[in-house]
Amino acid sequence: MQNKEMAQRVRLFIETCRRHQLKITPQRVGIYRILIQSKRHPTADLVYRAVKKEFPNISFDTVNRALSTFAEIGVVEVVETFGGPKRFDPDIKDHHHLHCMACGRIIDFEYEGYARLEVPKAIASTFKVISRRVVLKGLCDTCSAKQQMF
Amino acid sequence: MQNKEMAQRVRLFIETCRRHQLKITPQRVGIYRILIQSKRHPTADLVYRAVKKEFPNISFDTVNRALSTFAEIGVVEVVETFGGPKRFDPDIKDHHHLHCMACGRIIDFEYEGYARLEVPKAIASTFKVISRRVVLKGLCDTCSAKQQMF
DNA sequence: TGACAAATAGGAACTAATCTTATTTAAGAG
DNA sequence: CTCTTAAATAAGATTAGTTCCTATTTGTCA
Ligand SMILES: [Mn+2]
Ligand SMILES: [Mn+2]
Ligand SMILES: [Zn+2]
Ligand SMILES: [Zn+2]
Repeated sequence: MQNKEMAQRVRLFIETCRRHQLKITPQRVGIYRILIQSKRHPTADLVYRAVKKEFPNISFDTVNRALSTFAEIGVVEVVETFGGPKRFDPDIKDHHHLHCMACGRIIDFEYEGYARLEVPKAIASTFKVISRRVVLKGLCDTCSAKQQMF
Repeated sequence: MQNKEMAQRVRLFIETCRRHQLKITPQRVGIYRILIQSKRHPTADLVYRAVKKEFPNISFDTVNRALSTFAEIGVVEVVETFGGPKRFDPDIKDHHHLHCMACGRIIDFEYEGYARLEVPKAIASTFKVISRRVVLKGLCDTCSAKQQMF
């Protein structure tokens, strides 16, 4: 990510925190900066270990609570998983996910074909849809290559 | 569910167990019967509590291990969640899910409009897709009614 | 600069999932 | 039907993930 884009996202993040009367602490900013540089939908523990390099005394709880708070105010998202620890996504734009069932990677993709994933009328009338996503399960390139070998 | 359909599904389940050289134990059959009667994508603990009525000595571990085994041989599915305990789905036919963010309900729906949720070419060439699902997040009727009150 | 509510660090507590081991049992052979 | 054996079970211990508790620190605003 460009330095410039990064700064811009952090600025927006700080703005959103203020709107929600959240204090701008160095820990929160550090955590957010780590997260927006991540590409793998990391767990709280992974974020913790990364941010610990910059803040050696930070506690796991601070990281985990910050991530939950960020999800509440909508600057990050908790991603769908099939068990295991929660995973976080700094990309809150509409996009879709591939889940590799062998290595657990979650790969982003966008596709105009799904652009207006319409909600069936029968459902739209009883369920208030807030977000929509296509979740594909399967095997990533590396993992399906490994399987071929046997 | 009709008694007849139930019996048919259990028969199929037993057949699949045999194909995988799994022993047909009363516990496994009991667990499977409970699960196919469930409509709420239950957790292992919920299945445990229900099956305990029929098998008072059954252990949680037996239930949990059985459910994992069932998922491995493909007679049930682990459902996508946003944290919390694993939840299981006895319906392995293609279908989609609504997740209520307030009460946690997961509601099934089918929609021909998604029937051929095509996989973008760029992805199909690097990722081997095994299953596809639309996941909608939002509020169910009861929960959005509750919100209106404030 | 001072007051105060909010946030943090550190550890305890809790919940979910998995592992260990002694005992029981399903299933196939005879 | 009986015997043998590997697989499955029950019960409890252990581990992993998350949340809670409390004393201390810190960001914010007057
Ligand atoms: Mn993503
Ligand atoms: Mn379902
Ligand atoms: Zn993979
Ligand atoms: Zn609801």
